[in-house]
Amino acid sequence: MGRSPCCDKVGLKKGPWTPEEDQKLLAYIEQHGHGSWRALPAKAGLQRCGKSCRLRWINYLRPDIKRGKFSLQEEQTIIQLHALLGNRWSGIAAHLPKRTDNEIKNYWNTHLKKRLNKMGIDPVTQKPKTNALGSATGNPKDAATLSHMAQWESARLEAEARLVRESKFVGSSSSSSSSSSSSAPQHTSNTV
DNA sequence: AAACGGTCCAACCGCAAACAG
DNA sequence: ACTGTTTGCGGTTGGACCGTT
Repeated sequence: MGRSPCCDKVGLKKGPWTPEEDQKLLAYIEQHGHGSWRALPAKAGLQRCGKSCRLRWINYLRPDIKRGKFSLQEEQTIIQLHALLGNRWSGIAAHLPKRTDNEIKNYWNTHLKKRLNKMGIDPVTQKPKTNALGSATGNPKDAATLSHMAQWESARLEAEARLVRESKFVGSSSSSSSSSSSSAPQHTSNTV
């Protein structure tokens, strides 16, 4: 199998992109589309590997990207979908069309994970950590946590139902194989 | 004003799935 | 059916920036 040489090739640039490089990449894609990412750098006159170009385009240059702070709505969506999909960032990003998976991943790791931790919720399972459940402490914070949990749980179920509906739709429109129709095209099954 | 520590984000790395011959 | 190549994804890291001491 061998991995593609990609960035191992000598002479290829790494690190932050310059405005000139951005310009070249943008201009090329606007004119020709990205086509084969592997062939793109040479055609566009860039000393980068295709992988790097693809990443730069997807995460930064694409015109339909919304940058800046996440809204409350977006935040909630991410939390709900993360409960459903786990670390399937691309899947989550598919429900936030103007956000990239990288951005969502960063936001989760830097903001949401910590926040859930603070609230006594395990960010991985999104279930209350043991001592949060055993709120024998009588701490009002725990009550708040539980109430949040209830909210999330219902939101989670709702999102799950929606996903199932959507994937059925996708499955039926793209044909036959009913066994696989309940899963997303690339990421199989909702492993929760 | 400088040093230090923490936070955030862009970009890289390596793996696995998908695709093509 | 098999093998090699390309693409896409998730995890991780480096460094710039910002707040605190």
